[in-house]
Amino acid sequence: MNTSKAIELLKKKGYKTTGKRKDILTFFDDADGYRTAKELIQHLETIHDGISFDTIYRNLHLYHEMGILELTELNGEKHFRMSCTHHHHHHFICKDCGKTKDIDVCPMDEVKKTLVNYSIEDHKFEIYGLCPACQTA
Amino acid sequence: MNTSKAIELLKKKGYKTTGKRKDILTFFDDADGYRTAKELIQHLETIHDGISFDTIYRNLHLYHEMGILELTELNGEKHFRMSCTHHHHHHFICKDCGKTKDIDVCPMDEVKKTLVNYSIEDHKFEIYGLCPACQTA
DNA sequence: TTACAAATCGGAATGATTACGATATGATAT
DNA sequence: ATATCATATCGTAATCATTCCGATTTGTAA
Repeated sequence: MNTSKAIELLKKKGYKTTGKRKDILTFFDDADGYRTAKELIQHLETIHDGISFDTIYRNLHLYHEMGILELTELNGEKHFRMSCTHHHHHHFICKDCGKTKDIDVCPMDEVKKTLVNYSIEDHKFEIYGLCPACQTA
Repeated sequence: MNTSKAIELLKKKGYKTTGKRKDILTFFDDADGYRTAKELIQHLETIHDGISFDTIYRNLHLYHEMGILELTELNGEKHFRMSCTHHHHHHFICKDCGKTKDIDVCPMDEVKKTLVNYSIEDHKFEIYGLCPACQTA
């Protein structure tokens, strides 16, 4: 997913493509990893006079529901990143910079065999640590 | 992990074994799944006149740091359960009742090969859905 | 360019968690 | 048993992320 695809999607679904909405998308497009609502607010405040919590959180939810953003909870805070729309995979997440590395291994096929009477709605497989760049820093 | 082992551990480390601490342990011992601070408070209020947030959260942190409790974040809330001290494994977690089922599959050995210059500190593999009992309810 | 639904604003409310000074209480030595 | 004292708890206020709401503004379609 990227900014222009997301804007197409907004238009197709009848949502308005406002300046703020575009700015939020380019923020995540540039981010290349997980970012918090707070980081987004700090960024938007540098280019807009006033920005409401309402605008931030409403659009984060909208984007998440539309599949534009992925969500994970770390340290009591929600973190968002641009959705990976190609093949199914998971992430290594750097605790310092939030950047991610794709992990192509997914054991769900094997796991499903052991959960015959369970209804599976979702799963999460994440690896946490420091990326090479943040280790030397 | 269970209540009596945890109490031993507390004594060995020089922590006091108070009534509240024991009650918290038996709550999780009986719970057989993930529980929130709120659920713990509600339980403790039925057997004690007044219970402070401070006591709840301080002990939850202590138990987590000591390896007595495991922690996961769901829906903006921290959830705790008795640690599984036997072999390494992961969990299916029921969204309704919080009960868990062990998942013995762990793909970390394979994953580590693809993260040669990364320092891995932790990983999470969880499956969410409804357990058989909660599906029929 | 007008009209109107949708989006945003500003700020108050909520819910989980943390912080803190005052008080109470296990554990140890007497 | 009792006194001592560090540790634990209390009660409540503060903090932090997030949600909510009435009033105002702004894309968009006609």
